[in-house]
Amino acid sequence: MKIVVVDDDKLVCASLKTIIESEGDITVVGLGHNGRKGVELYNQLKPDVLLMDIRMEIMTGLEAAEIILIQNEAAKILFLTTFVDDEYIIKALNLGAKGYIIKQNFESIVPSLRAVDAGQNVFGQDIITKIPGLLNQENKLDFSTYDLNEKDLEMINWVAQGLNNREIAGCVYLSEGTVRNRISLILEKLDLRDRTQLAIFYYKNIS
Amino acid sequence: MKIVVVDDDKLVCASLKTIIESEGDITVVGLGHNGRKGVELYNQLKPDVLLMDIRMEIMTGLEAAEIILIQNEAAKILFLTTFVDDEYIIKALNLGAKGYIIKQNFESIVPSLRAVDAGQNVFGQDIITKIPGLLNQENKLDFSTYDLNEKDLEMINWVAQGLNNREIAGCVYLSEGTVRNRISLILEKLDLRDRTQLAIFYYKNIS
DNA sequence: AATTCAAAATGACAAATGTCATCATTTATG
DNA sequence: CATAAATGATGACATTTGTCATTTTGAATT
Repeated sequence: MKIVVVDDDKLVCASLKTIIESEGDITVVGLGHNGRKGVELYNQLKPDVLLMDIRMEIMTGLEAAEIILIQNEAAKILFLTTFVDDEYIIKALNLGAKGYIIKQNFESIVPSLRAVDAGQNVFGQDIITKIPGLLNQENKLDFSTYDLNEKDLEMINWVAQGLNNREIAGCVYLSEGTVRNRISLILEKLDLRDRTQLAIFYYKNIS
Repeated sequence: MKIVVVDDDKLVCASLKTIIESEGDITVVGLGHNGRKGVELYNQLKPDVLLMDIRMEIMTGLEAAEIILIQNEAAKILFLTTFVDDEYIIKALNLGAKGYIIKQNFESIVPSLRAVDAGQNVFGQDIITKIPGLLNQENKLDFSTYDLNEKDLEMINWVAQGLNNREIAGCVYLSEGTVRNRISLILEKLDLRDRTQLAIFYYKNIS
C-alpha cells in the first residue's frame, strides 16, 4: 500500500513515516509540508491513501483536498488533526474526505489507513460526537423555554427522523400506545397539531 | 484481538470466522445467531469487538446493542448488514455503535475490525452518504434526480409549512382528495412513506 | 405488607392520511 | 372532428394518528 504524508511539522512527518513503515507492507512514497505540495505529490504518485494535516501554511489541507477531489473523485484522503474543530469536520466530510482522526492516537493511524484503503470511512470518537444531527444527546435546544424533558426531546428526535409510532416504540421499548400518548403530550406543550408540525419545529428550532 | 461474531446466517458466520482468523492475530472467540445470544456472548467473553448483523430473529442487532451498551458503555460494536437502510443507520449511530459496514465487502471487514479496535469509527461509503445533515452542499436537490415539477415543489412547500390536506386544498383551489393524490405521487417519487418524512426531506434537501 | 405515586399500557373513538380504481373534464395533437 | 393524453375529482378502503378515560405495573415510602 502506498501512502503520501503531508504535515507542516517535519517531526510529525518523520514519526508518521516510521510508524507506518514499521508495518512492512505499507510504504510512505512521498512527504510534503503544505497543501500545494500535497496536490503535487498526489497527482505525481497516486498513492492509495493521502494522509494529510488540515492546518498548514501556504495551502490548507482542505483546499488541497478540494483540488484533488475535483480532479480525482475517488481519491482517498484521510485527515489528521491535532484538535477537534466542528467547522473543519463538516467541510472535510462535504468535500468527500474518507476520514478524520486525531493525531495523538498513534496506534490508530495504521488501522485507519487500512480501513480507508479497503474503502471504508474512518472517524475518531471525538469527531463522531461533533457531527451535527447525529447524536441526540449532545447539542440541542434549551428545553427551559418550553418545558420539555429529556425524554420528550428524545421522542421529538425520533419523530424528526421520520419514524412512525410503531417504529419509535421498537426503539424505545415502549408500547405503541404509550408513544402515541407521549407525542400527544408534547404536541400540547408546544401547541402543535400533528407530528409533521413537530418535525418541522425540530428542524426550525432545534437541530 | 478477540472477536465475537453474531449473524443469523450460519454460513455467513462460518465465512466470517474463516476470513477473520486467516489473519493469525485475530481470534473469533464466539459465534451467535441472534441478538439475545449476542448479549450473552458479549457479557461472557468481553471481546474487543462485537461484529453483529442487524436483522435477526428473536432479537435484532440493534436491540442487542442497546442492552450491551447500557451495561458497558465502552463496548465496541460493528454492525454488518446486507443493505443500506437510513433508519437503521441513525439508530445504530445514536446507540453508540462504532461502525456500520456492508457485508459484501469481505476485504473491508478485517481492516474495519482493526480500526474499530484501535478506537475509531468506521462507515462504508454508502452509509456516509445516507447520514442526514452531512452532505449539505452536494445533493441540495436537483430536480432531475427525482423528477419533481414545479407543482410538486409547491405542494411540498405547503406540507413543509405544516398544513394538512384540507388547508392545502384551500390554498391551491384543488379538492382535498386531489391534494391527497398529489402528495401520494410525490411520496412515491421520493420513496418516502408519509408527509412527515416529506417535510423532513424538505428541510434537509431543499429549504 | 400496605400505600402511594408516576410511568406505562390499554381500549375505544373520531379524524386524518395514503393508496387505488374509476369517472369526468379539459387539452392537444393527429 | 376524433381521440388520446393529461389533469382533477370521487368514493372506498385500510392504516395511522391524536385524544381521552381507565387500568396495570413497578418502584419507592411508610
